[in-house]
Amino acid sequence: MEEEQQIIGRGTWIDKLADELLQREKSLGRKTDLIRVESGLGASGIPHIGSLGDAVRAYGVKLALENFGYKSELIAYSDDLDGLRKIPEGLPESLKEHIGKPVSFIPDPFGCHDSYGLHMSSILLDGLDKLGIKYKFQRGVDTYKNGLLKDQIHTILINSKKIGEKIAEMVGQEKYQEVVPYFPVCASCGRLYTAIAYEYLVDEKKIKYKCSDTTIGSNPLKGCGHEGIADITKDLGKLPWKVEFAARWNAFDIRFEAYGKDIMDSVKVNDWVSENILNFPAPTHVKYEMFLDKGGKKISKSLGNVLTSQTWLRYGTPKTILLLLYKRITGAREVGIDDIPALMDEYNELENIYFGKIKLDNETKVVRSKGLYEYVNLLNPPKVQKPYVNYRLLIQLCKIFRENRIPLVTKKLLEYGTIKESSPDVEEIITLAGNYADDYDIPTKVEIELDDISRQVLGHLVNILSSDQEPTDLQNTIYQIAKDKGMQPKDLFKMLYQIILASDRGPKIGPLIMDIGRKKIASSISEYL
RNA sequence: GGGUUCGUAGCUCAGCCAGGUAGAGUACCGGACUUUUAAUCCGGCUGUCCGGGGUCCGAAUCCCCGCGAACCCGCCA
Repeated sequence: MEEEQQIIGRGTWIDKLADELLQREKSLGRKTDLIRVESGLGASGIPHIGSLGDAVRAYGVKLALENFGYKSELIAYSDDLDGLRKIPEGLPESLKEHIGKPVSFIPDPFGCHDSYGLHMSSILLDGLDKLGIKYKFQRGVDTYKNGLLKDQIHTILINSKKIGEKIAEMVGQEKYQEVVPYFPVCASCGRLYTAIAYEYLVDEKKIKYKCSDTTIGSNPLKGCGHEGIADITKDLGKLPWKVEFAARWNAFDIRFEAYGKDIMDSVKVNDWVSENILNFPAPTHVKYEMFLDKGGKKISKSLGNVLTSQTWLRYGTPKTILLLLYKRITGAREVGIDDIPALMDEYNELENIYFGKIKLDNETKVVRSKGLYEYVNLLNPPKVQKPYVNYRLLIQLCKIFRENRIPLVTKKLLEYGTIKESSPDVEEIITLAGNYADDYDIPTKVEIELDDISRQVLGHLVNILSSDQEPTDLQNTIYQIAKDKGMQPKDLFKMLYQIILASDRGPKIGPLIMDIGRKKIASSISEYL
């Protein structure tokens, strides 16, 4: 092997991918004055954090291309002309009457956007905005309304027989041997999928269809019986996914698109259509695994309890999402809120490497860690390091201090010498860790059995704590009152920790009680008496 | 039926995608401190890197064959 390892760009998989893309474009001899990358975003259900991955990673490739000196642009394409196929869990049953209609023509059940589709894509775009991802938003509805794909649609339709056979051969789906690959929106009832296209009038560029009964998944969907003719250059209707990507790639001159393995077959077919029917070399691809929830099941866009970026950002910074998505692309991954503490601390570690606070003996690792840090900062890393406090430590402190949290936790951090002074950055992390502590480390009131002696001891303690006089040596006092009544101090301490922290263990009890407030503790104890 | 991913310390996992001394947290053991529980600090222990073969000076990492687990596709988009 070579003496020195060849490092491409900033040493991450993103650079390697961008390099491969450039090599390919060169060998194809295509113009590279503007390299467009695309990411798709579904608009049929609530977008989960994995849906951001498609756009975030494509944006990473765009950054890498720019880093290599090329102009690049990310198109975020919303599939909002797709029909609603089933009601996502947790959404109102009233949506049932809209099944089959394009999501852009269904009213927003939440009432805050112009349509169902726009509501869903807005959640995703909002997430991207919060991460600082820049993109050009392109709606499927506008694409078709404006006839941007009309040439590709025409070419695909006149080759529909050949395509239908190829699809059957490649992925075993036989329907396009019978059906023309175009879904008109029924002019009468406004539904896709029921309007079955059966003939393409080549000279007029029109599709003849009949709105008939069909099934979506296992659910039957009634057609209205309308017979119509749709103009592919302006009437509403769309290509099925098996050929639509290819049309888009060609029309928008897309050179890169990542995809999840669930649409692997569609991409395979589209690559073929792109190259062989549209005569447009398919974009460079990268395939990624789906994000799974902690049970190992796919996070489905159409299920309830979706882990959205908005939920994530309650507990973690935007950087943790970027880190999650940029650290690697391979591998099936289970992801959940409980990954946030590790990601918070991992980001800090990268920052320490970047600023030279941590030395690594492996030079390649240093370069790659710095590169990852730069991508997580969207190639615009800060000039100075922000103060940081270990997230897990903060969770512990936030569990103890639930009221008046920020000043009390800050005070403790100053005492520990963890920070030199309070700052908005530290306060932000305290808030995030506090949310985590409140939502995921919920103290359950422990049932404690108290015997007579325990009651006496605790009663005595309540009196001391409620007194206006500040106890001098609380730690010792507690120890003494237990001993006086013949109770094991050990048992008393355990009891107190259970009452205060819902735990068998905890920090030194005297200072802890003083920090939280002795009268507050007194009333907590009283509840058990 | 087709495909993808995963398998590393008792446990949870990182490291693998660009080969170079096998790691972290936790658990456990010991010590310091503590009139006490704990926290904290210091030190220590733990490996068939799923099995087998190949490439290589060198493999947890790359390739092939198995075994086990999970997921995706095989409606539709």
